[in-house]
Amino acid sequence: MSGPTYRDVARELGVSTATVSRALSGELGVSEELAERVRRTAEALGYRSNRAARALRKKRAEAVGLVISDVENPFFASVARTVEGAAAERRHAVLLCNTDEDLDQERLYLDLLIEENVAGVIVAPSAEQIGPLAQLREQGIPTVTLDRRVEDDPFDAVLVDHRAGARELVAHLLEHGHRSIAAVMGTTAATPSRERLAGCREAIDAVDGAELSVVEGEMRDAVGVQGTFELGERLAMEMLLGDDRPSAVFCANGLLSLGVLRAVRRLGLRVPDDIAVVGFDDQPFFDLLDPPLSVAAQPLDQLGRTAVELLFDRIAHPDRDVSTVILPPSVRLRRSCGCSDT
Amino acid sequence: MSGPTYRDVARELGVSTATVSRALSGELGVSEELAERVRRTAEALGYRSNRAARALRKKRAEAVGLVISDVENPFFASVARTVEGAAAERRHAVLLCNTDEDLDQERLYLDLLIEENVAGVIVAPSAEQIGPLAQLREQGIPTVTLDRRVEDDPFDAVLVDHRAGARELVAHLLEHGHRSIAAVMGTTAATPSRERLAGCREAIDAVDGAELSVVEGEMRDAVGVQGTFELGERLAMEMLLGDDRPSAVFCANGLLSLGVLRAVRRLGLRVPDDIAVVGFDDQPFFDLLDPPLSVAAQPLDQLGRTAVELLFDRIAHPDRDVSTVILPPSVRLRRSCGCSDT
DNA sequence: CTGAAAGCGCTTACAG
DNA sequence: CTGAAAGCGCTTACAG
Repeated sequence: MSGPTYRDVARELGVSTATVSRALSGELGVSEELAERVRRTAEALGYRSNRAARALRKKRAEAVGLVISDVENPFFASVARTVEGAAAERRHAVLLCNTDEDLDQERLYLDLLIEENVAGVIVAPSAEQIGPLAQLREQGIPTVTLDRRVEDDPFDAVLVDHRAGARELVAHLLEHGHRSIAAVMGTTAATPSRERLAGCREAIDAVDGAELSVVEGEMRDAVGVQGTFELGERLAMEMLLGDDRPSAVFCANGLLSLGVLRAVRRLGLRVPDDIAVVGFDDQPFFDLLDPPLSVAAQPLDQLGRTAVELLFDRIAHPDRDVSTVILPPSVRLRRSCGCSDT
Repeated sequence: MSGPTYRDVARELGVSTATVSRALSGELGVSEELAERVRRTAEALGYRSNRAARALRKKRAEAVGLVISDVENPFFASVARTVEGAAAERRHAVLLCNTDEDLDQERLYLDLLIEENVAGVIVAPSAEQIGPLAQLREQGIPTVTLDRRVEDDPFDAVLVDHRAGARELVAHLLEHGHRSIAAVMGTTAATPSRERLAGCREAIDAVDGAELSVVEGEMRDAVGVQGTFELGERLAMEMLLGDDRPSAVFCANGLLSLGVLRAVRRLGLRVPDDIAVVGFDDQPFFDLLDPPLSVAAQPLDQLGRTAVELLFDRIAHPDRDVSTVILPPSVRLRRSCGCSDT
């Protein structure tokens, strides 16, 4: 059950464990001929390395932490997929952590990751203050922040230009003639909502007579994907049933969009005639909705890939300057905004 | 940077590291009074445990592996969420592994998990033969199989009654009067497709004059979520454009359903009048599709939760008998089958 | 290029 | 109830 170790391989060949270690880790300082014999013998004995032993000795595990709010959210699922794939290419394990945007949970997971001595962490922070993430700096653990910013940019970061995406979407609504627009937001302490709302405001402020009403709900009331849907639906019902119903609505994320659409349907309203709808985030089936949804899509694959690259680059060069990469979202106009299908 | 260890805590109190270990692991054999002082001192010094050291010593890490084909698939995302949450309650890390249903990848990940000395693994096997999973048995690593079966039931398993779900769905189509039904399948070597197809056949065989045509595509041509969509779309186009177009179609999973719906839309066909559609797997927005999709839903939460329970139970009782839990899917009739909305 | 030896931070018989 | 000591399986100065 407990397999062979370096001792066994070394004994078999009459060499030291140091040599076995060097040969197997591909370090130079071992003659190629000997190295080859070591590899062959290890293979023959069915040797498997012991990551705990290595991590203990090197004070660093071959694993990275991925701290997100919820893998069940398709946005994070895509990111997790990419991150995991890129980490696997480097034979690093990925420790999955779902915080639900809760700082206490975030802290617990970071404790765990520090106990595991991870080589690095990729995190979508729950808040913009450094908070529990300060530990990562204190421990000198390479960290990259994903989709969200931390005040004073203490970490490498890959961000999406949320503001531009939202602005573009709302500006488009204004071009369709809408002047009374609502933004359905799930408030969190994280970057995206804040920036997206700011983007809406910018677009509105650029047009005379345009008005923005904001409908906000506490994300902490909304647990999980299902909860966010329902929050969107509830907020939208409220808004659509109120006086001064807006003629168009901006949904702050993909989950909220679905909730809003459900409310619209329950009320028997037609999109885009009775109310136009646009939202942040795309999904592969959003063109199958009734009607196809116009969105600002985040560059999911690039986001995850860049995060991993930044992380491993930081691991290799602990002292290089902090770098921030900002990726543009892409607006995809379908029918829910009032355009005719393309 | 490198924090305090048991040595530091022990020195501070003038006790042995053995005592510190016992006190902090909550083992009995230490007076409550001393234990409390140890805890306080550890806390005061900012002690953090070192999981690599513990894993090396105990020959077992406090982590479990989760081996699935793709987190980006909403089915697995839900499962991953539940599994991670339940593992976190036990302070176990979850190592995420995406195999893409590829046996070579599966093998690589299992190697990694064995190197990590995980306490257990939850796996959705890529094939029904034991294949790479045999290593888990050899290593004595507690394992539970999820959603899929392995020949001869060598592991604890949580399964869904795929056959019953598919049968029920197709039987329902037959009740609506359909006699020519197509099944759109993504062939894999795994349990679900095979069982779902068998379920379709059972329903068809029970009705005179009913015919089933099977449209199959190689899953290996379809990479990822997007690929599966497209496979579904391609297969459906082929089928809908062929002679003898069926009047109803069964889609073997949620991703395929979406692809089929897209093909139907491209062809300008109306659902359910021109063609009725039902599919395996539900998603929170499937009632927002045009038209709302009738499905057999898997009990996602229960699936993940049961898997974790079985796993930890197995860890606690390595020698108990293998147990298999079969969960029923639930059929949800909406409009795509021809029913009127409920 | 190779080896002897120490040590990473824990846990666990063993002894008292 | 508590401690001294060995050892889990690696890596890495250090010496040659």
